[in-house]
Amino acid sequence: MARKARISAAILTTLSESERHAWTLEELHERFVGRGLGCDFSSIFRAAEKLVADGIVRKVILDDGRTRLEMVSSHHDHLYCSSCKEVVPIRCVFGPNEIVALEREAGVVIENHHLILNGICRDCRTLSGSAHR
Amino acid sequence: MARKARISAAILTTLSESERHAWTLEELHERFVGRGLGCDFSSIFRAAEKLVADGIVRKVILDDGRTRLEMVSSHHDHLYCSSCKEVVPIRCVFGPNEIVALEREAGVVIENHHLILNGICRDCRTLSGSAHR
DNA sequence: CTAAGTGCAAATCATTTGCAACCAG
DNA sequence: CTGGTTGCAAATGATTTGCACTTAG
Repeated sequence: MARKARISAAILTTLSESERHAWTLEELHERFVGRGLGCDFSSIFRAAEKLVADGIVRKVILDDGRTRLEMVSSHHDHLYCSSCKEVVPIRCVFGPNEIVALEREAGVVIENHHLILNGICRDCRTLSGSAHR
Repeated sequence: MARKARISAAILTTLSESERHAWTLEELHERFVGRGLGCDFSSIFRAAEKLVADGIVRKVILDDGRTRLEMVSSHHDHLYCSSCKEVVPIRCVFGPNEIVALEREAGVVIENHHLILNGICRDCRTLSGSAHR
């Protein structure tokens, strides 16, 4: 590369080291600006596109229709917490067996899947008092 | 009501009687205009909002980020065909048992879920020659 | 008459692109 | 130099809203 890709680096750092699991571009932008790393939204957009193309980062689309980014790692699904609005990774319960069974039943070919859960995350559930089970 | 809601009626007719399962507002608009039922896009938008609020119709957001409408009926999931771009309903394989198990495992509360499948629908698979199983 | 339904135009929100400036190799 | 990276402005695409008009009840 012919110039240090500081924005790409900032995105990767944020995605992999922050408390939040999945970030919208807007959230990333706010964070960077808030931390003095001024940058344009479009630069974040382009850096993100590149990271996605390079297979380092993945786009996630949940029920609010906005695009979020997360690190590509083992496949997992997502819980969108209606209380704190955070996206929490959830172990994927859909193994090859279930996939094949569903393919046969429906007569389709499944290339990939994504289970979106809407509910309350562990933290919010605990805070709300209804406590641990 | 103080006036016949012809657009709402047209939407319901289309959603429940057409070959396609889930419709974007744009697709509905094109269909209506194509059939001489001229109407404004915003009217479709508002009629749709109303139908959703009334619990008659549901919004579905798949990985292309656009909003689609479908009739509210028994819960089911969706396969988005990468070949013909149609949305096909798939029986939900997530029963109460699986939900509860997942809630316990992750310590969360699941209010609802939506499994999005990306792949090839039955028709396209058949057409492509690779045939039935 | 009255309010829901509609059309039209314009605002909004998120995303995407054109283009010139910039800079490490 | 050179090409990847960035900023700025503007285009795009989908969705949403303001407002006036229309019409069934």
